[in-house]
Amino acid sequence: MNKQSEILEEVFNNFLGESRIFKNREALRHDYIPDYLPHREEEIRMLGQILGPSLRGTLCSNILIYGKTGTGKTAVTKFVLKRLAEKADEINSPLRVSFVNCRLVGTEYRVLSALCSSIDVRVPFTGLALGEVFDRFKSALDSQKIVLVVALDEIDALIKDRGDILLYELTRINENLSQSKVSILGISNDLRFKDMLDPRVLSTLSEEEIIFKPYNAEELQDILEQRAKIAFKEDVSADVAIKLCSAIAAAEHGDARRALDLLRVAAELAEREGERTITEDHVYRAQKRIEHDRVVETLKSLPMHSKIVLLSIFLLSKSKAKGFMTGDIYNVYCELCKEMGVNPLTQRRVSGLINELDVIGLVNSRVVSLGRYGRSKKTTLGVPYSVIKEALFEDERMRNMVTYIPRYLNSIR
DNA sequence: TGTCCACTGGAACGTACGGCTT
DNA sequence: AAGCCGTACGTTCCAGTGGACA
Repeated sequence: MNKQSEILEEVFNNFLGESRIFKNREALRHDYIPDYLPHREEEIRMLGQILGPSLRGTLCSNILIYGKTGTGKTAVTKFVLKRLAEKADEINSPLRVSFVNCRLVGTEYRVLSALCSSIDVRVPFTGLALGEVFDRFKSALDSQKIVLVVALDEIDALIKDRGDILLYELTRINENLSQSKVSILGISNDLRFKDMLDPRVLSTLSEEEIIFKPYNAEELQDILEQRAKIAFKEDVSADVAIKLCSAIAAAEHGDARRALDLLRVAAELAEREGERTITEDHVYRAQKRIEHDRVVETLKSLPMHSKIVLLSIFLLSKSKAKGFMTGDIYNVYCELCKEMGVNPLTQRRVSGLINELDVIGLVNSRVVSLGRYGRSKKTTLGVPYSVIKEALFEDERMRNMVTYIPRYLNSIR
């Protein structure tokens, strides 16, 4: 066996052999729901109290839950709903719960069809009018004589692109039901969500409100310690890493999800190196790694024109100028399109694409006024140059253009 | 003080698609 | 088969605008 085979042999054995670090890797994923949620006793009690009446078959108040990402909204809700369903089973109460993540599911239609399937109504993926699906939902519901608790996670995604028709209909559904009842529990991490809502919907929806505060560093540390106990083997030392992860996440938004991700990736790095101690260095590297992966992933899934727009901004960044106007970007974009044999989109559309890139954080753009010289968006790259370069290289068509020098650059000084 | 640039961003509309109902 | 439906992605049109400059 030669040297290289030996190396590989060792690497593979590291994976095959029992992990030196993990006992239960799942416990560090953010969708894992432990039996105990530290520092959320109050929220759990409140939610339980509000939902309680549904066990007796009475209608309970609709609830709106707020809080930033990683404050435990989803975990607490799932936790309480699970117990609620178990309790209902135990006492034979006609209670059903349904949990839908509106952003993941995507559209109003699919949210509704998810609700249908939760009460065993099968509807086609597409093709039906919304109203038709809603009618089926209603009549099935009424014939089943149940209390349905509907949790709509990331409810803001439903009204982002205007039209809260579904929410409006849902909040009035009880008026049309004689045998069954529906309670709605909305979860949002957008605090401005309320302003976007139709006032009639808002008043019905927010009969009760629960606000989830961000965790502070100590609370995050408790959460991580609890998860670490489940996830790591006894002889693994992670105290230093846990402290650092909590501090980093607390400084950002008190986001537990972020803290857990950091710890998990740091632990994986340590594991790969065959260590039993997770160090601060592992955490710092994890931080870089997560950011890097995020960029590469989002960039990879971008549609072609968005990539070309990003490439234009990338190429412009090569010239020393800081911040580019939409006009500049559009000119380079058109040049690239011509070079690649693609039909360019309109400037209006490209302007919209830049906004989308801004939202996902790949670029930063803000509207500025140059007085005499008009008013436009000033855009810069939002992530390191090298990361963009690497990610663009993954796309065959972009690869050849990464080194391209736009002629347009000569015309602007 | 008013003008006027270079856009922004809302709104309405067009087209294509997959897939239903009748 | 015809007629709808929701969704995604674009285009066209256009009123609106912050502030440097004449």
